Amino acid sequence: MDDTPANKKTIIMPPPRRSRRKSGGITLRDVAALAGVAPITASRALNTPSAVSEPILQRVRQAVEQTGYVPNMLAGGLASSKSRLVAAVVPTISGNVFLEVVQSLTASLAAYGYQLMLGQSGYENSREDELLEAIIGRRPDGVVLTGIMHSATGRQRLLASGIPVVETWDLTDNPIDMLIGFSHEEVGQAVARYLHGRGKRRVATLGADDQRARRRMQAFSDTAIALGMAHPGETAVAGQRVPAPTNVGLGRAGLRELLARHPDIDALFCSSDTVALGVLTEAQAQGVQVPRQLAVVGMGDLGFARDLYPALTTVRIDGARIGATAARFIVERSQGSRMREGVVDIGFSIVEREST
Amino acid sequence: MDDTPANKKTIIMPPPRRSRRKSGGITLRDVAALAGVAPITASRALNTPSAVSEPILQRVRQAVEQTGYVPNMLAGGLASSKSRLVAAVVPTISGNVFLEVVQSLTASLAAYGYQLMLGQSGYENSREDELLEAIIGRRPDGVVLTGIMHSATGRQRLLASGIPVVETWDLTDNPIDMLIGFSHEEVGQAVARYLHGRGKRRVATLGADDQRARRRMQAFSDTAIALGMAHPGETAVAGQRVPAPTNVGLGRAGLRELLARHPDIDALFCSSDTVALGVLTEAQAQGVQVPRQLAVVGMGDLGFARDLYPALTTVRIDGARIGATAARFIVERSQGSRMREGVVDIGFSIVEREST
DNA sequence: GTGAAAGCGCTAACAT
DNA sequence: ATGTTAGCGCTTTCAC
Repeated sequence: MDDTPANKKTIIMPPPRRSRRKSGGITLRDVAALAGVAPITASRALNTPSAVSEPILQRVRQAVEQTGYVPNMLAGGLASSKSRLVAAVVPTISGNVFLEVVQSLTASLAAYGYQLMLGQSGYENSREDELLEAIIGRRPDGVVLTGIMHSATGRQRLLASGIPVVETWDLTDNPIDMLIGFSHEEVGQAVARYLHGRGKRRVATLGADDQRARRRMQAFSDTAIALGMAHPGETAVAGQRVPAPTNVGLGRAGLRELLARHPDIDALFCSSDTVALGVLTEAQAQGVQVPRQLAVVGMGDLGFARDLYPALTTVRIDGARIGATAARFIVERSQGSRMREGVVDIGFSIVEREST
Repeated sequence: MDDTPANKKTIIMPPPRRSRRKSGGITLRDVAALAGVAPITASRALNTPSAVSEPILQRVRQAVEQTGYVPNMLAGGLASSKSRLVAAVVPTISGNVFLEVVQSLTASLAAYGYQLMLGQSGYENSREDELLEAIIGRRPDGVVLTGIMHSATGRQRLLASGIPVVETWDLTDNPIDMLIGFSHEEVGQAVARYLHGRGKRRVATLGADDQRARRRMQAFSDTAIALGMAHPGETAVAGQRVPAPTNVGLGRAGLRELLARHPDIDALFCSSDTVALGVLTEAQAQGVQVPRQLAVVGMGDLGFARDLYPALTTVRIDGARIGATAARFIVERSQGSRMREGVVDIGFSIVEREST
């Protein structure tokens, strides 16, 4: 088949190093040579098999097998301006709130043949610009942001880069590009109305000191006041702020403080299920009856919410759908579909369980 | 400075599109032209500033500022064989066990100027080979694996790729490359001895049906039997398996089953804190006193363990240290240090709290 | 259906 | 300290 003397059963092609810069790996060139075709033909056999004749396809595939060739996506991406990489930015991965999104994003992208690059911005937005530069430098085929990008320079850079962007977990009239989220104001209002309907009249909030949580709490408070659920004679709803990201301990401490200041509250809206778990735990430790004395509502419907005792009433956000939809939007966009309609309010639902 | 007519106050260099393939973005070439130097000099100004004179440094930096240039790391990586990308593979990100590692890995890498690519293999290892191919294709500067790579083809591919590998969360005499982990057998033994010391005599296990959890449970059982903690007349320790990844509901159901079959157990070793939370919850729901009637030990020392009621005794694994050490190993390796000693047993500790 | 040529944007190697 | 040259490994473009 070829004229080299040593071709009896060569499993691995020892790449003849001709220049000092070659990294030593097996390249498409080697595969093509082994298959007896031009590199571009080998490339077609791998990327657009339908454009190549059956016999050549076979030979190329066999050559790939024999050599253990793995395409260099850096080179491919550079040549084609398609990296098949998608970057995701979350405030933090611990805290569990964004886990479902990241999980489903990773899985959905993998199904399309894309990979996920993960970045954590922190809640402070300080590292966000820096992170953005690192992301854009990789020329990903898309960027998924948690929350709206508020920094003007960040918007600018993203816009200038031309990379498809999906903002998530919030709504805005002025998205950078695509948007998949829900209204935090509506969540707060809905929970207030729900608790009002359950007969609660002295409500309080316990929430993380981050932007979106504050907006939920504010809307909750406004609605509660409008419905006459604030403390008599007070113009504000009792509330306790804890630093983000939340954890169980902050929930326990938060409830202690809140009860010390307002022993008579009868319902509590927490900014996350994790905080709510802390509240349930502290309530149990103090002998506070839930829901009899105190109704508790969480946020997020994390995996454990349904299995607590009492089972936690919470606001369900379909993180899996956010992730899957974001993946689809980006893949479609990167594969040609120009400017599809990319704004979705995925809404939320209150999952009523035993804690109210 | 140059001879084009329109150079009064140009903020953005409109890239003169000379070929139809140019992606339209600003390149190092544009920056160099604006600064009046050769591309390689601009490259040096950005990557090794100490190798460039002060005035040129200034001009290049200004040109970067003016143009909004963001280096193309695909091109840089291709040219230098340094991608500044590190891939991490975890069974799943939900389940929280590996969160701390991923979190600290992301943060540590970012501090070094590296990014993390995240892949989920599932517990079945079915997608692992496929995932590995996608990873190797990106030519990352390192791969962090959760657990030991058992698939022979996987080992082969990784070895052949020459990419630095860190296996974590386990120990082996035969690592692919570097290793940061602890002994699951020792964990099981230590917990059995600990419970024996607390006077427990009828112990049981409740664990995920994954390889490492099974080994912890097995070692626990063997030690328990040796110490005379199995049920009288039985040769095995009572145990209940649940599918991985674990969750709170599985913990609750697991305890129900276990108590139905062995109502007299006095201590339970769980394969994760999440399962243990389910056990505590179910115990509370059934009125089983913890630790009086039943001592409970978790695994992982997740964030919430210390804040449960009763606070959970558990096995602490320093995930943050695993992540930070893995990041350091890989960065050092990729920056030259040849073959440093890269095997670390980070051990574990039993954190004694109220649940025992 | 297959191939030759010409880059993608950057940096290693070798000057000067 | 700065520049010239020649790729990195792949794909686009244009021919055949």
